[in-house]
Amino acid sequence: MATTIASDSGSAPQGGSTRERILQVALELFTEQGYDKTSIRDIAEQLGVTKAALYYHFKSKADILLELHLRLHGLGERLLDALEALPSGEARARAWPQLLDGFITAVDDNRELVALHQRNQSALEALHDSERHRAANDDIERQLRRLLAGSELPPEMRVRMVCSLGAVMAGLLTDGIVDDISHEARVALVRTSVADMFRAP
Amino acid sequence: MATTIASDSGSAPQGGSTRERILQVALELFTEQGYDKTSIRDIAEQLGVTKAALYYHFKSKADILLELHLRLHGLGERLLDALEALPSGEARARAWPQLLDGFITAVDDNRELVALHQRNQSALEALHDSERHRAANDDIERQLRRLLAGSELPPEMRVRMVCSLGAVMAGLLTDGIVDDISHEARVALVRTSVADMFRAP
DNA sequence: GTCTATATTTCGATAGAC
DNA sequence: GTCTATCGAAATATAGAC
Repeated sequence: MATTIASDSGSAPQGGSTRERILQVALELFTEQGYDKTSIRDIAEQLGVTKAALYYHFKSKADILLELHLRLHGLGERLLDALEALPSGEARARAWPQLLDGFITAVDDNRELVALHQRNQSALEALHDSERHRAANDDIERQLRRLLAGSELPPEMRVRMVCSLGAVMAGLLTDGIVDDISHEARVALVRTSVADMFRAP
Repeated sequence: MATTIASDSGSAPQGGSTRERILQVALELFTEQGYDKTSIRDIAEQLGVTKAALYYHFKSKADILLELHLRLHGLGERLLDALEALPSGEARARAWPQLLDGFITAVDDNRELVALHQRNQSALEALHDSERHRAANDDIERQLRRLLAGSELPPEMRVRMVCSLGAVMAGLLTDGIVDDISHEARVALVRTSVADMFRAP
């Protein structure tokens, strides 16, 4: 299963089907310039085709964003399933560091998609309100909130959990501050940093 | 100095000058619906005036966003000044938890503005590219990156710093998970959570 | 300062030929 | 599957009266 998108990083990517190349270019431009400031025309020109060609592969601009969104969706679902599988609040609290570790790996493996999400929060929320998306797919964030809020976990633990998620995002996606070490070393440092939030006192 | 904006939370706020009321409504709508999906007309109607009236007070839609951005700008500047005032990398590392504490207070005091920033990252970056903004005001994030990257701080410390900033954002801005305690208690929990990232082993 | 127009542009989307 | 040509909608911004 290929949740990640091959990153040729060329100006006019030739690998894969046209549909896949559209998604690849869209991912780049949506992340760089933002979804709203990227026109269908921008994508088409970067790809060397016309707008009309895009509408053969996708029925709307929002559909392109939706497709990219769904590819990331499985990431959160796996974390949720693992969390939900644990019965009691106590077990959930104990298992969290391990789940977080898997989350770090997943985010790191899908950095481009996560960055797209991070930089286009409002555009993605607008999708949820208008598209059929809600019917079939339960919103991932709402689900996580219900799970954490509904747990018998003490508030102190829930705050730590939320903070740790934000820490992972910042640690893995913020560029320009720790470029003097290898990427693997950086990921490892993120792991230990967030793990320390759940150390015994 | 009023960096925060009075939040009447009414449908048609009457407090303050028209210019201030515009900013207040814009802040709400930009955060709720996103900057790009909020039209000048939306703001005007919510305010009970016409579009043309807005153009008397602001020369463009982007100018409204810019004004809101500048109000948050001072927040990061204060953290930067405090960080820059410390000479050596060692002193900077030791002082970080205290600086972080001030950062938490500042973010909490300006939650609405920070949320606006968080949800409209791409729109704000587009501002930087086009407006005069760059000339007068050095970009706050770039400055922070240079300070941290240029420091003699070890990478392990820099990663922790970046992670802690993300943790604060998530802990203070994510709603729906810890609503069963007072806001003050929640802020206190965020403080201890991130502080634990800088505990001695 | 606020209003009623209106100018101008850009974008998303479609029709139909090839 | 891709093209040319075009439609229609919506948004920003301006002109000028009050």
